[in-house]
Amino acid sequence: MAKLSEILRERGYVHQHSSETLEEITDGQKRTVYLGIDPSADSLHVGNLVGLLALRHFIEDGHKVIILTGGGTGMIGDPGGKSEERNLLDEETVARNASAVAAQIRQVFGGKDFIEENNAKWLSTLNLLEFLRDVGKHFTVNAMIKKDIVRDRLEKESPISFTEFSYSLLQGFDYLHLNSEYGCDVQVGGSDQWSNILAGVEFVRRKEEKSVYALTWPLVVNKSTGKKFGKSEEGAIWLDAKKTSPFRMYQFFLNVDDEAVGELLLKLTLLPKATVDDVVMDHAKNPGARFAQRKLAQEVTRIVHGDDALAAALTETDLRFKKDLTRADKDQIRTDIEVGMTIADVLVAQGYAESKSAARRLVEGKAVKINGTLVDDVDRVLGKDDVDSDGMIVLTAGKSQPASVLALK
RNA sequence: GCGUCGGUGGCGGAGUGGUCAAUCGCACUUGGCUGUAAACCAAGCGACUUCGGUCUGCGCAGGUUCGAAUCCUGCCCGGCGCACCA
Repeated sequence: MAKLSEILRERGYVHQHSSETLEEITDGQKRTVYLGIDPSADSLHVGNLVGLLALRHFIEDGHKVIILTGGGTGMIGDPGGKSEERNLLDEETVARNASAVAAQIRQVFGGKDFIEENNAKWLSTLNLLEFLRDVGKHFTVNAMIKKDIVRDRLEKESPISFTEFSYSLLQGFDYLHLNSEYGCDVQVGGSDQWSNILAGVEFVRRKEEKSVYALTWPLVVNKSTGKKFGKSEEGAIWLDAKKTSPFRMYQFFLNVDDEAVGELLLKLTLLPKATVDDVVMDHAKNPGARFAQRKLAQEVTRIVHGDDALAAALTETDLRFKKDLTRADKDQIRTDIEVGMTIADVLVAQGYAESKSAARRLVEGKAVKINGTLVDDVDRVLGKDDVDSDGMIVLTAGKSQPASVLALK
């Protein structure tokens, strides 16, 4: 079996590590690795998958993994990447989010065992004086204000509260706690977490005189827009099927550009490197077939939602973009609508437009078709005359949006 | 506490009494080209509308005015300087 260091490197999971060599962390003794997850939402999004899949390789190599939900720190907020002070979350929300997120991680880890922790457990009972004495003493403000994320805020004269400023101390304290409790000796994260993680490493070393490690992966960035991966036109692609349907997730990956698809296959799927290479080569022969994107979309949807949901997403993709739907096809995906709705109403009801004004714009932009014929009047009421020979109305609004099949009640 | 500068749409950032639903850039949506790509070109981008308009909007609340994002008062929030305290 390939060494973990090789796997991580060839898949692009390695950005920085605190040890001289990556091998020191990955290939020697079995480690206990921790990843902190921010519970600010009740679901992870596809951007979180990079780290989770990297960790899955650790698990499969025999290392232990701790997922630390930032129940305590989540109530505070990390200043990283945010130009504004964050809203604080209440305890109940954090707890609810944490349990939803843990369930998603279990799924992505494919049933492999890991330790779940929540730093609210030890942070919420922390005594201020003890904290200042035992933790605060080991951090210098001199070093803290040099951190990019802090310096930016200072330079832009954008406020940063003491609370946010203290974030890395708490993260360091977490590391110390997990080290003594579980012997945790590696902390991983996205490259934006590097300085926080490193602060923890140094803290544990000073405090306990123990060597612990830091390892980060590169953030996945959309090369054409320079934006963090995982955001789409309508916001994040969530792992929660209720927030983002498996169908939509599948569509999202199907639409990934050629530039990015190879990288994503390595980082977001478990396909062996050799297989990915083959897929990318096949794809290059005929990029129009979107072979690599199909593979990517399938693999990711399967990892997150399972085989059944993937099959359903494939069926739905097939039907909702198909040119000539059969009667049976239409029956499968049809939605019944009330008689008397205008086209604008239906566009809003089916989620193509957020408001009637938006629906109007779609129609004015020549985006809306009924049974393949361009619609020119939003206010028209849909009626018997719009029905095709199967008694259905096939509605499309924008070519990258799936079609809807409507039946009058 | 005193002084001073500032708070505008998802973000950045103009505007400083009427022509402002608010220049511009980014993001986003749609159309064209294509491969359900990218790049590029074009249009759109508060809501409602009988398509004439109407309503809501520039930190919050009042006021002045025929008319306010723009002026005044109070409040809230933030930056900077000074003072105070340690």
